[in-house]
Amino acid sequence: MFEHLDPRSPTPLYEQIAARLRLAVASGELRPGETLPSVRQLAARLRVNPATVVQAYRDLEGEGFVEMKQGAGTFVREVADDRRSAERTKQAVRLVRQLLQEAGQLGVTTHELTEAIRRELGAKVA
Amino acid sequence: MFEHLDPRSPTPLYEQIAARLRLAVASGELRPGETLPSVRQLAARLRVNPATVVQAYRDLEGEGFVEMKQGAGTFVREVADDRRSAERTKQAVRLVRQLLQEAGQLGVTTHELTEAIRRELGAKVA
DNA sequence: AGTACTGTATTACAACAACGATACAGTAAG
DNA sequence: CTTACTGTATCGTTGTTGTAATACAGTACT
Repeated sequence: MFEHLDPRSPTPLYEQIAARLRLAVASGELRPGETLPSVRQLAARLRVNPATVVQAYRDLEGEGFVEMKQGAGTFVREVADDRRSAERTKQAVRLVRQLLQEAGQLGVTTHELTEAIRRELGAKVA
Repeated sequence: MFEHLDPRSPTPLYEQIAARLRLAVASGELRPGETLPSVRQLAARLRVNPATVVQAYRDLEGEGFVEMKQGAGTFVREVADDRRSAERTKQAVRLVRQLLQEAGQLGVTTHELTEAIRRELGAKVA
């Protein structure tokens, strides 16, 4: 599950770890209630310091994906499907707003943007 | 033109400067051939170190917006309108791809994304 | 209780980014 | 050629971030 971790990537290790886990949780690959590997286990497997794994886990906790319980472990959060979906919608809106802001700073018009979206997403937008 | 520079913003000074100038060039507010304020002039006006302005100008140069000529000044690049437009299209595509990648990492589906786009952009996408 | 596991907190260190200071080098006009 | 302007290069300081080392504290199971 964690074969490819690149220490020389510009994106930090803890973020690489978090991204992988986040997707696993969001997609249901990791089911609610399931325990994640302990920070030490995962750290050993990735040949990385435990603190680095902790940072990844803490991020995920902040985002509501997991819950860390001292002495027990780190668990995938039990959340209703609709709340999970609502969260994804919220993220989507955030991403789109960010896109619009960056486009504005570059002088890219919304028309050029929608054109690009259409091209990249196929026929899904008109 | 540069009244509002926030030194305590998380976005660095040189980026604030670059963003403002980038928009001015992209929108045509600064015409091709026109000279930008000299690094010292602008630095003095913004109460900032010349090197900071240089960094902003260098970024813009890297993006093809301006050209720095030692001893002469910094000039808005002479580019045909269609090339300018092509450049914006390229940027748009880049932004959209980045959006898709980030969405993928968060487990946000393309459907949720297009919904968000529709909502944020008004009726422009379907 | 004891043991072996969990996460937590603190501290230190290395790398990097932002910003500034200062000296260098090219250009243009008197 | 001199002067007064341009951008360029180099370096140092400061703050932040990523990562690690180490010691601490809670939990679970025997």
